[in-house]
Amino acid sequence: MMNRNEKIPVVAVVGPTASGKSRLAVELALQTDGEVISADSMQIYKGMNIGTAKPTKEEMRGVPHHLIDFADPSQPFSVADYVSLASECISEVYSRGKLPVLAGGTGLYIRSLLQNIQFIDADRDEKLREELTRKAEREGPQALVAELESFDPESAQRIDPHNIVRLVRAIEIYRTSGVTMTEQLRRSKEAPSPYDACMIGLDFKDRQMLYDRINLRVDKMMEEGLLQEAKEVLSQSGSQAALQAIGYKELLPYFNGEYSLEEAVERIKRETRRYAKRQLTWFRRDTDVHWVIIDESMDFDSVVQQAMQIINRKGWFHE
RNA sequence: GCCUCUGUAGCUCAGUUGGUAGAGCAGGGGACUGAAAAUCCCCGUGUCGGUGGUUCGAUUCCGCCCGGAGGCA
Repeated sequence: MMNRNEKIPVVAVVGPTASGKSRLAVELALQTDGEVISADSMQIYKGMNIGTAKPTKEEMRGVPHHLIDFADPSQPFSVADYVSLASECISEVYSRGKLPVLAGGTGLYIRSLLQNIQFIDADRDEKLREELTRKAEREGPQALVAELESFDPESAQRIDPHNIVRLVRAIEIYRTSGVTMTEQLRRSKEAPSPYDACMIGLDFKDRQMLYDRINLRVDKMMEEGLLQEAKEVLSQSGSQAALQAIGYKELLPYFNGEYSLEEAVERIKRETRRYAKRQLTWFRRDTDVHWVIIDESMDFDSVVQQAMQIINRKGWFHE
């Protein structure tokens, strides 16, 4: 493989959930002598297999997969952790002469990794988060805006005044590190990216096509035993990840007798549809994504063909 | 066959004492730097079932017709 500009070549397959990213990534890896590196914030967790649509051994078709199935659902995990692990992983794969093929739907992870965002030392502070969240509940989020304004007016201006999670984080980063969010943002962009990325986006001509696939996949997950899996994961103490993950968090109220299984399944489908829409919003913003738009007449092979054409334009494999 | 109720946004429904209408859900768009499958913001014109009539003006009142629900035979 060529490396004419000293940057590491990386293929990145992005798109909404259920669009066929994993399958395409495996096929591309097979054709380019690559290995798959996941960029999915939920497939990292052990025990959450069916609900996160984690690729099975058969689906991997012998291609090595990285950053899947290694974290404990009760342990906190952050973008910073991801970028650190993934960049190390890419270097390692590349040093063995293999092409790194990123595949995943977590836009924040992909962007942070490919833009080589630098994170300063400012870890989460559970106690502070709780305290600030309580304050927002008691006095309203304006109280947090006011507090933030006292040391970082720029962030106070930028962050939506209703978005408590972001306000809390902006305050937390300053309180734990002494660096304001605004300053962190500036510093995060200082290191140039070591990657030459080829981003391939998957989308559908008709939105309904995507939604049909999502609805179908949720039904299939139920057949494959999502109920049992969710029961197990949710019973583990402090399974933070499952409480946030679609397919698990909607089943909890069902287990508690708050609504029917049918209702739970409908909610999983609806939340997945909304999530897919948010993913599209994220990737549409990235101008360097090359889209493959799938319609009824296209089979998997033609999707692969188009993707390969996009990769070949990079000129990585010449000479 | 007769009587009663009903037909308003994709769905469930509200409403206009006659001046062409609005909620929830679904859906669409956007933001995103350490929770990200999380979190947050914005977006409601539809032959008010059809057709005649009364009226300056009808989705609203009246007649007929066509759907739907219930009741009596």
